[in-house]
Amino acid sequence: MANQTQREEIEKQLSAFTRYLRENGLKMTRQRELLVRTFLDAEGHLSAEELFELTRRRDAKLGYATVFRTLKAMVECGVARETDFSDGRTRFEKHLRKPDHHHIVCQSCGKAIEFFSPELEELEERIVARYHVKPIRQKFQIYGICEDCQGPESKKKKESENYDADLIFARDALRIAMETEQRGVTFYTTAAENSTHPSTRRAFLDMLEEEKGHFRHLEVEWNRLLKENPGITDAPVFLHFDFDALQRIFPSREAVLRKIKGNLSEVEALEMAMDMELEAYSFFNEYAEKFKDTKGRDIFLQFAEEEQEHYQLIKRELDRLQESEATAKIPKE
Amino acid sequence: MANQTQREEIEKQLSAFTRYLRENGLKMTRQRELLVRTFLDAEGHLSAEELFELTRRRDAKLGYATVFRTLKAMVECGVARETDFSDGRTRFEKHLRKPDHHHIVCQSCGKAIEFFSPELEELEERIVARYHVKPIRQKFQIYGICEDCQGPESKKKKESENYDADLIFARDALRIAMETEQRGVTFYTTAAENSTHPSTRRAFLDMLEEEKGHFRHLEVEWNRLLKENPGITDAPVFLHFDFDALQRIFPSREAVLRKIKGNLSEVEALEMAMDMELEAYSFFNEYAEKFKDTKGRDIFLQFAEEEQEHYQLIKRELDRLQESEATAKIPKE
DNA sequence: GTGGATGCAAAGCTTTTGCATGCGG
DNA sequence: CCGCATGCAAAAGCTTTGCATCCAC
Repeated sequence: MANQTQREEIEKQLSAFTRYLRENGLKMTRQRELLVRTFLDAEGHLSAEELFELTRRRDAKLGYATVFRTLKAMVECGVARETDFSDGRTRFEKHLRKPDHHHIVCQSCGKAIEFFSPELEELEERIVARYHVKPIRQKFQIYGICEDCQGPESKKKKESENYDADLIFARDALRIAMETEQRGVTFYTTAAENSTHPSTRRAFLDMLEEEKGHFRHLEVEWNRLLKENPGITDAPVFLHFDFDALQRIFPSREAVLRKIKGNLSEVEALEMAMDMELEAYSFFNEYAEKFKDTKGRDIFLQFAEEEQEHYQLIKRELDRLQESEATAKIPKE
Repeated sequence: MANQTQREEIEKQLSAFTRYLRENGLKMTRQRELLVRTFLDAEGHLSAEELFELTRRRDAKLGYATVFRTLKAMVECGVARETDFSDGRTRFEKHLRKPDHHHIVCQSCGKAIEFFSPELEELEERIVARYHVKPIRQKFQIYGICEDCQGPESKKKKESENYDADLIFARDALRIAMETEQRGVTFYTTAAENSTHPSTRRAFLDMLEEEKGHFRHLEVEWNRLLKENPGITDAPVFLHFDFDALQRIFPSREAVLRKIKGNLSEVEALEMAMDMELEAYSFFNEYAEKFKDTKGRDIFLQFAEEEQEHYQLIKRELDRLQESEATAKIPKE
């Protein structure tokens, strides 16, 4: 099943490679195709030598130099990406629709864990701006000892299935979305509990239902994902998310609500909720942009949009309220 | 002037090297001393070849292999640190009391800008914990085009003087401290303005004076630093600081204060200020720990301590208040 | 048929190693 | 004096290049 999309992906990448060759007056050869196919079929981070060995099984006459020359072309056209694990050899990884990611390299077994962190992208942007440097590429590498190598007695996880990067991504994004909605639910529950004005309370309860609805919807998707891909929960986390960021958007406001209890006017309470939704909107919007042109970007943009809809809902409630106040005040018109 | 401390530093590093040799049954030789001295005298990030060339001027018979062997020892005993700018050769830099830092490498001129970012350290800690990896070392490298290389017409800054790393650090830390106090001043000004209870207002005004006093004190230090080291403002920023973190501690609370105006009870207002000071304390305390055993750590620990003193001041005011309320309520005792 | 591609071997790089000799503790 | 250190040269490991031949367009 994943094999099907994988095969499609290979053909797509291969045609990108062919196009690149044509556009540069270069030629497609049997060796080049074999190398690209072998590369895309293989797992992990290959060195030139590894790719040479693998491809040699399919063509015993293949030359070492051809591997290097082809890899160079593959990098240039974006089919492969260079990485460097400081072990004296350059490694190459597939350059799919995955966003720019980073690596944790195990110094014991040499394997690399990939991770993506939008915060790191953001940090890089800030640093680069500060020093007025035009960035080309960046890499963050953590060298250490991976879980499996730390203790041989530690539970050896069986090699988890190789899931599509998109699936892993969807899983991680869903988890983040659910976590966010969960916090929204908690916030509006508290807000409703602490509202003395019946109308504000109503508005908060409405929002609560909204969030709960979203949460249930995400839960359904989550369960579907798990059902269709049992064991996907065991695949390593790819998208590293800073849950503290959510903490800053929701619970700090929740604490404020708790503290001031019924002292908030209806309008002020709605404004606070609006603020929050707007902040959540900006957060996920900016977050999405970190993913450049990957599927992850779309997921988070959609998510941001939902937050904006919440914002609109509250705004409408606020407008309605202010209008009715206005008519109440100036009934002479 | 800086030459004096620099010379002292060299002797200190050299004796560390000698101690390392002795403790491992190795020998100090003329070549090794010459290499270490040359290395410590030189600027920037040297390759083995560059160190070889430099040292060869002082000893024409020096062998290439000795350079590599000595560099290995220097790295092992912590006098030098390996870096890798992906240009095919290993580079070495002095390992002074500077905290672990990262590099922006210019792909045009090859020069490297050093920067330190506690947020990055924190991010690393979180990522490593998430994947259950035992970290050994990490590196974050940004490749790009530096300001000077972007446009030849752009203002070419004359090679700024080489200041001691500690001085640069002090400058950056002072700037952060001043910025923090500045925000404290703004916060307490708003707080005082929006306090209806005269006693709370008094407490906030007292805190305001505290913060102002600190700020003036820092200003004096800042001016002294500038006077003693004219031109130090031109030296590149070393400590990258996230001013958003301050934003999260101060102005968000300020906005809340503004919004709820006089609705806050005396006790609640003081509690909010306490919260804030406590948060600032934790922030700088945790921040300090990122610097391991450098001078920067001490600077920020001291800073955290001051925040804690503020906390104590407010707490005392709160205790006094609650006690007087208690006596007012239960005068039968 | 022609210009780029291939395979082989040789060379280029940085870094390491072997070994006879030198010298520090 | 013992044993590590040095200098030289050779080798090792990864990558690139030169060149005669080959093959894709």
